[in-house]
Amino acid sequence: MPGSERSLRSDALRNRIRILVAAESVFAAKGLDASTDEVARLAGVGIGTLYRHFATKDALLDAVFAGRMQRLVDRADDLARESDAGRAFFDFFAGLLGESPRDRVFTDALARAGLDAEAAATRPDNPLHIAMAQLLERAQRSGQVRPDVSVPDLVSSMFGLVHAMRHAGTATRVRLRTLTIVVDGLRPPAGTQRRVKASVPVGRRRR
Amino acid sequence: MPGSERSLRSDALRNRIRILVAAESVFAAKGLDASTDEVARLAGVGIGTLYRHFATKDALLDAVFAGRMQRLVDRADDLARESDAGRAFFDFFAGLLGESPRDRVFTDALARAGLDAEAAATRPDNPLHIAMAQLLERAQRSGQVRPDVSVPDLVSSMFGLVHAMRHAGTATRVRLRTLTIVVDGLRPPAGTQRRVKASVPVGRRRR
Amino acid sequence: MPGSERSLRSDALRNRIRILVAAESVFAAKGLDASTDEVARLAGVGIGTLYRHFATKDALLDAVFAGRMQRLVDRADDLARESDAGRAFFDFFAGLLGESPRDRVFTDALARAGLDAEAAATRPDNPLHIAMAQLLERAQRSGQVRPDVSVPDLVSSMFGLVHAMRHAGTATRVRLRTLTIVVDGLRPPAGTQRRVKASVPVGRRRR
Amino acid sequence: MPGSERSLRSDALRNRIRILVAAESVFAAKGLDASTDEVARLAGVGIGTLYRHFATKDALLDAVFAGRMQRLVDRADDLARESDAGRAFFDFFAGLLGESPRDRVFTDALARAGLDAEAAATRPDNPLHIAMAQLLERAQRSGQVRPDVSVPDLVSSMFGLVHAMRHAGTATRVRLRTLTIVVDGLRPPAGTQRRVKASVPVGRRRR
DNA sequence: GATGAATGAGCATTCATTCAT
DNA sequence: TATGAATGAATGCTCATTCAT
Repeated sequence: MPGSERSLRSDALRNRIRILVAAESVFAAKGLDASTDEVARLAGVGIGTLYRHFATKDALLDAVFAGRMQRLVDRADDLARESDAGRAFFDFFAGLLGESPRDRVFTDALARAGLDAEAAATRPDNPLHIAMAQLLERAQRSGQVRPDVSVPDLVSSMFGLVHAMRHAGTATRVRLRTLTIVVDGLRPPAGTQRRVKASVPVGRRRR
Repeated sequence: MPGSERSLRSDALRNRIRILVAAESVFAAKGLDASTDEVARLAGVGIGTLYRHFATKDALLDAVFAGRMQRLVDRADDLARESDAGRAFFDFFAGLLGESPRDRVFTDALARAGLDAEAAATRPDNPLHIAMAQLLERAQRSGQVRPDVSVPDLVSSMFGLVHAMRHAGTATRVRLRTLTIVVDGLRPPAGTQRRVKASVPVGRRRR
Repeated sequence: MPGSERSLRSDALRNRIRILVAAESVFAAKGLDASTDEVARLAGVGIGTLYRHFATKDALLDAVFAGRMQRLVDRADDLARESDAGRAFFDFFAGLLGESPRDRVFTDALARAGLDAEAAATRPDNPLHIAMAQLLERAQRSGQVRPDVSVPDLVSSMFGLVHAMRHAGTATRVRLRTLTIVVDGLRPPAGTQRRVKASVPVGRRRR
Repeated sequence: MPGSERSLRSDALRNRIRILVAAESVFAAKGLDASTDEVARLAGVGIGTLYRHFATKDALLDAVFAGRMQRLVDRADDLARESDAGRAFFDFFAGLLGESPRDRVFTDALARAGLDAEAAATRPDNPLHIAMAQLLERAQRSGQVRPDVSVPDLVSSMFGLVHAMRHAGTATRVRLRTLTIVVDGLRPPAGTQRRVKASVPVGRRRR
């Protein structure tokens, strides 16, 4: 049962969350060079409190990034339960449309989450990699995604796409078409399309 | 006689160029946070001289970016003279493969060169826009590029692609496949492909 | 019944002692700049508890110093019971050889324990002063220590000697010879030596 | 000839000296923990200027220490030219009487100048060591200093003596007697004194 | 009494920019 | 015009001390 001793911790937890929320907002708006002071101010805590929770500005950034990545992984996992493998796969990419209207956190998170191609080779146990691998394999087996792409290619494309979204700003048309280009590029080339599809009984449920 | 005054000017010009070259090198190697002092040191001039030529670090960055963009525009213009419109178009994209293995100047240049989608709408006279428009139109008329993409879409894709290249690092396979995805995504969808191609004799006009 | 109240007190006392022990250890190892947090951690108490017992870091240091001084006074008192007055006196100094191979508490304790020459003049009731006075007087009466030194001179010499020991580090030879220099300097000058010795039967009084 | 270009340097040099003087004064008065800001303020320069001249607080301290040590070495070298070897040697020690009425710079300088006993063994080329070696050897040859002391012993004694001076404060009597104790301790033990003296013809000149 | 989370003044250091020479 | 010394606001981080639980 959460007694009196727990309440201290819940206060601390509340502060920790406020700091993380403030950090995401500040870093998104002003870039990663924004000062820790500003984060603390927005969070409504003293700078000492911020540093009690995160030993270093870098540690704070890592936490922010990790949170952002977790949300992405969660989405991938959710979509992995979708019956239509192709739809799940492309929905994942389409979701990026809404992710980053203007901020830098998401892109920098990807850049620092140990997701670069070299890290992918040495550390294939990254949660996002695993989640994307699942989406990719199923979609490839269903014949809706070209068979020659690997997870690192996907991550690289996603990374680029997210940056493109940032560049496109609020121009919805541009955002949409840029997504379309990548998505179509991921489809099997004409002539090879749907070769395997029939052999994989999917699509039992429609969401 | 133009002697002494001219020589001063040419000295100044030489310094300006040395500063720009040094700046590109330093910012590429160490990111945009590299100090102006370091740029001046590498250029072999005093920091005061740097600030005489560029009132602000930002002004220096803009100049560096502009130079980088100009090279890109030059390449686009060169390719515009190529007879095969599709080949010219895709070569332009393929050229990005080699552009930025590691440096940040190019990506940041694109990000700051007034090329974002909104700027494109209000300032359609950007040299890169014009150059890319030419490449795009010809390639679309030849049927080798899907007709529904506009220049801003292209710029956005290019921006994403360049970032993806940075993310892929030295993993050649990943770099290549990421490029392939975008390039294939720019091709006309199956069934509509090559419809117009025969009817457009390539390489008719010179700019 | 004294039960609950007594147990609180004994708990508090135990904590106080644990803090003092931890403080001596931490400050000796890392210097007086070591943080109070580290002391509390080593003592196994919360930082709040530390501050309940010692209102200020300075107060804690004073307590640590006082404890260290007390041990020195105890040694002096023990030696005062030795029959050979000269031996007792010089043993006291020789004991400093082993006191502080590396730590700073002892030297800083001496520096802050109100033992400087001016304090000695105004507060001659300092326990260490009293203890050393006894050792000195007896040794002087026995003719083994020059008659012109006073307790403040002795304290000053001791202070210097302890610092010299710290400076000498682990070089045993140097430590030993430095001690010898001071000890020989405290002996009566040649020609005056042993003048009074015979007339004073050592070890007459017990304190 | 010192032209206009040199004048810049002389300004800078003046600032450098002002910083050093201020630093010595501030650190002497408040200990080595005094802030660089305070040094800059006293020197009448901006904090940036201080850091232009000394890359680090530690570098500043080293410079202050080095200056202090140089003065000591100079005195030793001057005394080395004195005809009476014993007088020169003991004058050197007596000079310490005036060196450090209250400040910590001198003692800390000695502590950090690589003069500890271990460093002495590995780096016998320290200027102060060399200077003291000269004083010591001559004094020992003249029979006025006990033959069993080495330079490290001397440095250790000096270190202790300087600390003792700091402890003695303004009590002149105590300062004097503490010096006497060390000086007498450095003299040859009774009976061995002056043995070698006659065989060494010194004392030609009186200064 | 005990706890430890919160506080914020203070510190060393950096760097874009100015200005006297 | 070129130089580089000087400037000081800003930053990441520490730590003695307070106070709600």
